[in-house]
Amino acid sequence: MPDTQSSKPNTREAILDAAEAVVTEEGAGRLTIDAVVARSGFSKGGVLYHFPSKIALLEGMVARLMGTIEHDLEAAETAAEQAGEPVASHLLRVIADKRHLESDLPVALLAASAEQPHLLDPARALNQRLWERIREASNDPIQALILLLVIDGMSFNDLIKFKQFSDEDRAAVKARLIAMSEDLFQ
Amino acid sequence: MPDTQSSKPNTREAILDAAEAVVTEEGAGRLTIDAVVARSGFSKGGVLYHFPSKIALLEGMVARLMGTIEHDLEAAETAAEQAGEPVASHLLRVIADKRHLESDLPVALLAASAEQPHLLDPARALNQRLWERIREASNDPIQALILLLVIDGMSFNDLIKFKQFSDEDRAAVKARLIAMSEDLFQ
DNA sequence: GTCTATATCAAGATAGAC
DNA sequence: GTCTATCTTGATATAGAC
Repeated sequence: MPDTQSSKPNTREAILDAAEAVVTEEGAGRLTIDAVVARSGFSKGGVLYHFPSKIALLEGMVARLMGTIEHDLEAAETAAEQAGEPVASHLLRVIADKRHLESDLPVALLAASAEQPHLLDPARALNQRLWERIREASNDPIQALILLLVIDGMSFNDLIKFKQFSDEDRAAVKARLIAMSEDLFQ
Repeated sequence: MPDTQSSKPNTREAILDAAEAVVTEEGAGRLTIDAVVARSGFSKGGVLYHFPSKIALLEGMVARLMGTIEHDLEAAETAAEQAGEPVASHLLRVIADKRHLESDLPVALLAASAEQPHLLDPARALNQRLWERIREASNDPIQALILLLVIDGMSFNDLIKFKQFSDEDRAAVKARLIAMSEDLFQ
């Protein structure tokens, strides 16, 4: 997505900021264009100029979230290379990082995707690419997959507050995962 | 929930059937009272007599889904006892069973829970109870938790069509899980 | 690019007859 | 318990001025 309209891209960002604020502070169900308008300070017309529909707004939110995650992954990659450590385990660490899941933003996007299944396609693509990379870097693809699935299971449970984990459980699982990943990437 | 209004409980069920049909055939986003009205053949007033609000309807759907899952779990329990086998591994098998996740119903309820967080509480409670049981029956709680998390990860991915698994991957993971659960319940 | 004003509409919900 | 008819609201989107 080339941001060729370089005049004032900050309005777009401000609108996305407002949208995220609405979601995280008022809940996923309150994400309406009116709410974004109220919070951004812009008018309805102004908001709809940048995002002609609610779907466009949601797509913008997904795109920006994917961008930040991708950025983190690239940072982890260069860090791993500079440290001379296996890239895949650094990527795993980013995936396991709860930071991106701590807001209600992913929940909102998940909910919206029930109506607009295509909405999560960029996330699916990123996820798939990542999986391929880790799989190929491992010498035991099934073990790697299981590792990823444990992280997915934990993340999803956190996301929708399904299973509640104690800190002890978290730490113990993490330790077990590290043990499982020994010699997985060489 | 005592069904003391024994005159004609079938209308309720018919409405729930219609609601599920709407969700599975038209998608989660199309679940509106009007759609349920159209599909059930009842009038709006009739539907709203049984479920005074959309939330009430969703709660009814959750309750019924939990009921069927609970029923499956009890069946697995008695089957395990009669076969003299560990109950926990039979329960695990029910959890891993994709049957309940194959429709779009859980996706719809998940989406709705973004607006009504309490909606999934019965599911959370069932899930939690189940986890406690399996954990207590195991001689390695963390290993048991990891097992559950792999299943969760797989289920959630299937649910929202995130990672796509080949049949080979599925079979391989399953085999690995069975290996992991050896000697876990005695 | 941003604004105000307005059109449109779908959905949830109510009232009261039968 | 089920129906028809109607009310109300809140949200998406458009039109056109500035």
